[in-house]
Amino acid sequence: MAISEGLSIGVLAGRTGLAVSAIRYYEAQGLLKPWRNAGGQRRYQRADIRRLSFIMIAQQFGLSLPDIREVLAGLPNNRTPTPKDWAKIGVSLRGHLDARIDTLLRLRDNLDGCIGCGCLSLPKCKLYNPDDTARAKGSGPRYLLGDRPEV
Amino acid sequence: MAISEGLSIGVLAGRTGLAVSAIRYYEAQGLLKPWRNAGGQRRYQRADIRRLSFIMIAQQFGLSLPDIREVLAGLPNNRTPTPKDWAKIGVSLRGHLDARIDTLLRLRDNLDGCIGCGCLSLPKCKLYNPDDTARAKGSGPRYLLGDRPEV
DNA sequence: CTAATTTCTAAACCTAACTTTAGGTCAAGG
DNA sequence: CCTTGACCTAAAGTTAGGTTTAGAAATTAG
Repeated sequence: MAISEGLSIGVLAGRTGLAVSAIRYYEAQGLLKPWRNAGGQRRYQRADIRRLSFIMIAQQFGLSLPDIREVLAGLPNNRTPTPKDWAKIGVSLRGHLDARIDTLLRLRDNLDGCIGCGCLSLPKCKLYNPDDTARAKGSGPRYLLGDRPEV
Repeated sequence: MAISEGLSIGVLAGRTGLAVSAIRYYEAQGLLKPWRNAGGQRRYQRADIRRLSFIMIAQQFGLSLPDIREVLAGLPNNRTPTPKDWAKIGVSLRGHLDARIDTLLRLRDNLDGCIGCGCLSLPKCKLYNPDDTARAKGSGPRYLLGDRPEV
């Protein structure tokens, strides 16, 4: 298979460690846009290996696939991304990561206060959802209330 | 409703901000064990308010319900937990939290290295899954490989 | 006592991120 | 040419953590 013909999905899966089905799924989510060969099979650029690596890293940082699609939109689509392009969106990832770390650090401080008194009384301890976007979404109304002295 | 008769599920929901359906679900997952009144309705102790608060906090820390069930197993089941009992499992929670924070900090350091070179070559940058249990489970084989120089 | 609330169970539905299956097509090796 | 392995699509299944629905029974308010 000559380079100009691109990589098949199986080869791409082998290079990234992803399942073939996952790669097709990412395409369905708009994260990848392979072209098709004469027989209708997907063909990928080598740059897509890096793209998939990026997706895996971003997922570890807690980004959803739609989030990642947005970040990837920062790449040029008329040419193969350069290391500089990747570095640029790496910075954007760093922002997400910093936010998550801050959240957890704040949570830890509050927990330390709670451990001291053993109360777990949330309004008092201020241990309520400090915009942890990973947890906050999806599950209906969940304002955190705790004990109240009476009843 | 006299105190000795316990709290109904609706009252408990009101106190915690959780949906009635969520409380029933937690019971199905073994996180709560209410008794039943003569008519077959669930009745809860006041200590269950604190138990539910704990569950909500632990979820924000990224623990799964099975994880939380394990942590809660550290509470005495023959008597109402004291503040001291809660403080003890709060410490256990702190351990989980520390681990998650460490993971993210390590990830951030690695990312900084990657931003510098723009490579996203995972084996080289060591940006592979450092046992982030929240992400690691569930989704098939996902060892992270990156670019290889050739092909 | 009656009407309005709650609660009950079981089962279906929901989202995210995939995998699996079924049935068929394409490509490569001998 | 033929067989085997890779690939295709569409649809259904999976897990976590719940919510919604339906129909029936219990409880509460007036």
